Amino acid sequence: MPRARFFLPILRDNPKEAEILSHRLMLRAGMVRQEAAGIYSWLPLGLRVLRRIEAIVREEMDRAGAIEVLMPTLQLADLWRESGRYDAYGPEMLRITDRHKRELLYGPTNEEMITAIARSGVRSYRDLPKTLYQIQWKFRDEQRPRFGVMRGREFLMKDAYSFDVDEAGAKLSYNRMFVAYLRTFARMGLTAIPMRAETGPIGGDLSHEFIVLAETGESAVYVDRDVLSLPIPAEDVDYAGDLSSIVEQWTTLYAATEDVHDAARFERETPAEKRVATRGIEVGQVFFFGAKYTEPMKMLIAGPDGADRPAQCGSYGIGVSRLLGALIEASHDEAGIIWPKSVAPFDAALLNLKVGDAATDAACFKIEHQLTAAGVEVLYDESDGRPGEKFARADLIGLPTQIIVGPKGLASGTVEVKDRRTGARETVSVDSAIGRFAGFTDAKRRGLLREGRS
RNA sequence: CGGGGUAUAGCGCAGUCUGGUAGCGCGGAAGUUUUGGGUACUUCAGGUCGCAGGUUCGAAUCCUGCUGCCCCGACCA
Repeated sequence: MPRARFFLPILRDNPKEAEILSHRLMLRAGMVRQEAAGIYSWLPLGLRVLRRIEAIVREEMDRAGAIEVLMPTLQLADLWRESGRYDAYGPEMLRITDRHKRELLYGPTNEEMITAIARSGVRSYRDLPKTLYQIQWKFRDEQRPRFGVMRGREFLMKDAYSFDVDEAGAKLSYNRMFVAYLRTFARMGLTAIPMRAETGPIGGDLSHEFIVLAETGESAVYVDRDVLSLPIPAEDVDYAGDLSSIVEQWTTLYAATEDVHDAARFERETPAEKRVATRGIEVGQVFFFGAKYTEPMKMLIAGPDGADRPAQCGSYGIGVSRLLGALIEASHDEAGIIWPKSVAPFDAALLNLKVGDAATDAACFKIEHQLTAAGVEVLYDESDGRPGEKFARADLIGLPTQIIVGPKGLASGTVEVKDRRTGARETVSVDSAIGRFAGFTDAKRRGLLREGRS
């Protein structure tokens, strides 16, 4: 993609409203544009990352056996009256009236609607378990949105809901989502740690928040250092099998947010040299809540004994748009963003240092066309500017690989390949620069681009 | 929702106190120059000064009301 054809409104200066680093970088790199407090347009570069994150989330949900649906953003108030939440939810819920004076709301979450959907299609224990999910925009009218997409009012969320006959089954569904989350975040190059979370009135131990460690996180967290190096379940993990050992492994060592932090217990269970106190960004949560909605909404399941009982449910969220911010917080340097290969908006930046020079133009043309034909997504900077600007821009938007082509190198038949993460530069032939992407597309398609876990 | 700010060109700002018809830097366009880490210079374009009302011969500037946005706190995927 020639940069001139793309839409990439890069800002040279920091916008004043952007306080935290990820927000500044997103605005500077032309990824988003604020339209109102906590509401953003997604510009092409940001949208590409959003789509790649979605793709990973979708693949891992599907792998774990969840089934995708898509529910509307607008919901009828009456649906929420069934569960009693219409009046309970408060001013965070955006309420709308249509021309017929019908009361609607912009969904902040979808337990009611998914329960209504499941209720209409599931009658017997034979139909369960089922886990349904969607990736859809939500709206929560936060009193004070901030931190860019990390805490917007409108945000893209993956929300999954499991339905089981009994609590034992629900625990299995919970574990499947738990394991899928470990894989999902790891594939994005993130170390997201499941931490004990408040379970509210339901109680029990079946709620975890997945937290990415970052100094700029919203909440203080306390973890055992050893959690950071626990193994991620492999691609061929058996979701039909017993996953409890994996969950146990990840939930035994101490890891808690400030809300539930128990300092005495932390000191008792974790040796001083392994205690890490830092801050974190919540990127996902898994939660078992039993019959909280199925009971009032009468989603009753006939069991093997013929008796009806409410389905046992859990919900599982991932803040998809928030992940953009979390990824940048976790992976950047002074020059800009450093995208993990798995979510980068383009796979490589091609920098033509001297537009108009016949040899340079020809080499760039060849590289762009051969890589594009091989399925490697290339952003080609063929602008008529100084090399310094191109380097600065390429570093800012953070594509994993830069292919730098100029007359000096071409005089000896070489170009430079720079790794954005390590900064390592190699001088190689044009063909070799192209050749090093052999197998890349296949790895990308299969979701095998893993590096940069931070 | 309490408290505090702010609104002037695409972005960042000055001008407001003391009323006289808007300016700087960056960015953009044209050109000269330069050419491997944001080159220098010249010229040009670009603004209903957030909105509404008021005071005045005259309002970015003074007064009143409203709105947007930002920051701190409480709240939150």
